[in-house]
Amino acid sequence: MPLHSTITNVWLVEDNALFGRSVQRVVNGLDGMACEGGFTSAEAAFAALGQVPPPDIILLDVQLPGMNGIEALATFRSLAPDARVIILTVFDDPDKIFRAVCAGASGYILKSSGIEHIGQAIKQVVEGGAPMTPEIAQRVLDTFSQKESNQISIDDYQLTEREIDILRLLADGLVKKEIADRLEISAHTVSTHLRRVYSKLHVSTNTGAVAKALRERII
Amino acid sequence: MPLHSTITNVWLVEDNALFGRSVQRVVNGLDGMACEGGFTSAEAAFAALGQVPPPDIILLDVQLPGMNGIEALATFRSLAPDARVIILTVFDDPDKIFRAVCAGASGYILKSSGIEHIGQAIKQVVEGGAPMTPEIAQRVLDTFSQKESNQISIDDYQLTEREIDILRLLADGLVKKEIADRLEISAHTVSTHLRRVYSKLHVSTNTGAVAKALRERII
DNA sequence: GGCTGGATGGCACGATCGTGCGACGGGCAG
DNA sequence: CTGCCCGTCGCACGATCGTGCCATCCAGCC
Repeated sequence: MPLHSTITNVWLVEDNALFGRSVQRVVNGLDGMACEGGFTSAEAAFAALGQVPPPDIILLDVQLPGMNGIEALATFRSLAPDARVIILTVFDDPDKIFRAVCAGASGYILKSSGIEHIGQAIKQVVEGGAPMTPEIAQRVLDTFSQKESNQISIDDYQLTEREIDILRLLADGLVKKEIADRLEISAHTVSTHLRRVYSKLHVSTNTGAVAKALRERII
Repeated sequence: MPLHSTITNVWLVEDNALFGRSVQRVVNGLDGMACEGGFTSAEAAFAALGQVPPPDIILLDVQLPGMNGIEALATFRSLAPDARVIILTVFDDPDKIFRAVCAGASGYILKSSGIEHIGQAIKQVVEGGAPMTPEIAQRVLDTFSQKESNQISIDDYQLTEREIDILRLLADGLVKKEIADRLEISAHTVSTHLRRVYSKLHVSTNTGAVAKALRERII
């Protein structure tokens, strides 16, 4: 989606000065990114949040003096709700990372995976992704699938599959053009499908359709 | 982790014969893997499951003649519960893939990401991982973190009363002008409130705001 | 063969929306 | 007194949407 700013402002919270400087150098060398904050503790970053504009991305080490990274995550989330946090760690501890991710991390990078992957991960997060290794993904999925969420999906309105596809994407906040791109069809076609959805749901705006669909759990 | 067999038996369900043969060649060229089943429809694979030993891994195309890959997933899961399914698709449609993953897929590969990644993904799945792109991971996390823990939503976005009023009317299908009339204020004022709602909910359309509000039960 | 429904694509128009830029008064905390 | 938040109102611009009316293609059904 649209990047409200031309420069992605990255902060780094990392107590190892040597590694920290390397990361800063790498980030500053990337197109459209600037590492404007370097901190050696979570507390220092909290203090800074009250005084300067919040960053877009926070690279957060797990092992920190004082409050550790995972504890700090929740605080960052409330102090800078728009900032997305990427966990930075030396340990490939699925359980720890899993909890971090559940606490609101947008991804994580293993230090051992190489500094050059940091830029890639940041880009993925900026674009709405959540970079993580397959092991973490599996952990998340396991916990996820334990809570069976059976959809009731009452097919009373007789929407076609395609219409439901599009309605779903609409409810995800996409606009028609984006839906068209995603489904690799013309925006006109999306319009055609939507007008039928409107007619079947007896609404006349996309907002009304999404509201009705969500309330009646047909998507 | 489970090394009950020396050879990982892979099946491929893919209607594009050309691509299918390429994949089979690649898989058969990998150490400890054999592609012993190639099918051009889910139904054909179901039939085979009654006659030969089930595979360890099923590479499953989404776009298939007859039953599509996502529908087929559930059937595979009951016919061959030990087989792990990797979705194979040309489309990077997070929403669809997300539902596939929820339906029991162990991972997915974009065809566009290159045939050479298939072996890597299979290995990750055999080792208990769940390869997926950052976008899918994010979708999973979003849904996950909604169910987990938080019902703090109401306080968390810090919408003012007036903003909630307007959000509610929006979800009832009213357009801005109608909301303005109902509340006896100017349409400009409605716009001002809404732009703050968008910012607080991190969306950029009224549809996105309503969807988020309904899903997180803040209205 | 003909018919129907679903999915696709197109054009044009006015209506509606999102957003950047303001403004003002009232209330409340420091 | 001085901020700061909230609610109110305004304008202008481009982006997006809803809709009337159109066409083509394909699969399934009678």
